[in-house]
Amino acid sequence: MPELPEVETIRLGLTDRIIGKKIISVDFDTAKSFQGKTEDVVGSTISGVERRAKLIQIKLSNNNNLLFHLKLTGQLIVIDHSERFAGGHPSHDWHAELPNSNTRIVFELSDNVKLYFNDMRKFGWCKVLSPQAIEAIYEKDYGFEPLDKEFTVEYLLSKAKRIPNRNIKQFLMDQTIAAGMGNIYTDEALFEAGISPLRKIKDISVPEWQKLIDSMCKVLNMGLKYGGTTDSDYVRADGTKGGMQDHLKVYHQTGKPCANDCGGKVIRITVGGRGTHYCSQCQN
DNA sequence: CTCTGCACCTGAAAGC
DNA sequence: TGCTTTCAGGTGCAGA
Repeated sequence: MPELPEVETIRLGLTDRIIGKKIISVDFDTAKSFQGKTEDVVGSTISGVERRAKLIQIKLSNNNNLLFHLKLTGQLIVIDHSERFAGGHPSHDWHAELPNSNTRIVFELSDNVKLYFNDMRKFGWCKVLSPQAIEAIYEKDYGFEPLDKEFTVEYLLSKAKRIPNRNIKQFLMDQTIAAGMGNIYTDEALFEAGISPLRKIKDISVPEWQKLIDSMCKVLNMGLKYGGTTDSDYVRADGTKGGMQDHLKVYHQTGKPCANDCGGKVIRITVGGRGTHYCSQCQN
């Protein structure tokens, strides 16, 4: 599923295609996928598309919002007559006839445009929420994003203080600390910083914290520039595809020689239940 | 409070 | 080939 750069790529794709459209109808298959009342959104016009961390917020003219979390396999696909934009988990559904067995929600929009929420594993969701409810979620469950100017060494040290024995990988994956980071960009940032995913945060020096911030910004900005990571060979119907997968140095590179030419190899371990890729030679 | 591990779901890919 | 196991871009929560 998408991390910050992939979700931002979706936001950009949706922005040009659905803003100004009116929601004609909403159909969904499970209560888990669509949490809200369809009458709270039908008849309203889409006024904006925003992103924070890995969440997509579609703003409506009646002051309600559709908040999406795509989790691991969520996708948002817009079909405007013959033109199609697909983002999120890469799968054949980017091109498949829709709706299909993975379709959880169909939004019928004005001008014969359709927005599909597909999600194979059903972990993702769409909730109908007020601006205040969304603000409360951000306030409670999300910290700053690495690209925010407030994401400083002081900020990270304040978060680190109470959990000195946590390893850095899980620390950076914590959305209340580094919003928008996920498994790919965390592994890549740790490689860039030359720091082992297993390092306890109490053993990280101030210059290393700064290097971590710089590395996170570097890999996230690369992800944004390349339109995210598109594992496998999936290409969007509009001809574009994410390009970050060609620039990954450790994620899913198990067994390959270290990109730093240090003589080491990329190995895969499990940290906090997540596949973790790093060079045990030059990441310490 | 922190930490660990599993639960939530389904399918693709890798291993035997 | 075909069966079995592992893995998957993410949380959320019970129990220690």
